[in-house]
Amino acid sequence: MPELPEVETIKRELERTVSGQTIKAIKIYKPKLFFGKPSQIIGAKIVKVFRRAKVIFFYLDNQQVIMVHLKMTGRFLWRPEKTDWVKQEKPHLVISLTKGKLNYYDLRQFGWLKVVDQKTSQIEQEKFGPEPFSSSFSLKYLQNVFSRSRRPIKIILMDQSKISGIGNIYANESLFEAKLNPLKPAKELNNQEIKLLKKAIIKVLKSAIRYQGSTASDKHYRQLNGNFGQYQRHFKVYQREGEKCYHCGHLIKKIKIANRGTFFCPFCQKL
DNA sequence: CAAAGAACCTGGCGGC
DNA sequence: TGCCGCCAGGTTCTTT
Repeated sequence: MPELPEVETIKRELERTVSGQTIKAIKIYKPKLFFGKPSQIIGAKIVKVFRRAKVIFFYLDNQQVIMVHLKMTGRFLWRPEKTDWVKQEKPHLVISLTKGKLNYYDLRQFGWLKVVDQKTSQIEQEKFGPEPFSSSFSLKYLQNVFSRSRRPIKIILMDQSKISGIGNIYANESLFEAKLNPLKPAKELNNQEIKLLKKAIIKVLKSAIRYQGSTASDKHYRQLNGNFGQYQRHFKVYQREGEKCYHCGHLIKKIKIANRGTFFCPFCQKL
């Protein structure tokens, strides 16, 4: 489910709604999703919500940090104490706060929440490659990273140790935007192509954030209030197999790369 | 050591 | 209708 734009959207909403509140209780209905002890967080106040790559960090005033990875189908829903009933699946975990409940639900149960100290959280963050909106996401950095691998560029884009936050949707969309074939070996990109790709990634991710992320056809991703994202309306290749390329009219093709569905225009994105 | 493949789960969909 | 295999916004462990 969530890649950088979806996680960033949720992070911003969390920062707005739960920041400043105190954790009153936690109910864990699916123990394997939670690493830590309730006693580490009960009574603590959330002072800041942060995102790095696809991970959300809740910084608490007791020097502990709750790290959350939504993986494919993890979802947060905020339930203020006094509002209308909103239909929802039975949550797998509920964090009771001062002004309401933060429900976590994860159909496939790949996601997790874990309590760590600040040092550990720092170490975990350092394992990720540059954030696409940071200055360390430079042409020089990308030239260096790409030059070290013959693997398809799409695989490198999705490698979180090399670049943070890009998953299957935005790898496909960014490569289309840059007119690059997803199978092209990373080290074969020239400087001009790398420049275009860098620009494409930033453009696509920014745009997706503006539309509050993508709720693709299986509709797993939701915003904190349960609403869909809207960027799926702007997909140019993802899940458009057999449809016409908006640019040239050729039919969008689907192949597999590293067992992930890969969509591209065979005319605009020649090898 | 790099790269491919399996594993972790549940549910929806198309094909027979 | 029913069963089967395939597919899904991700990582991580195991095998080649």
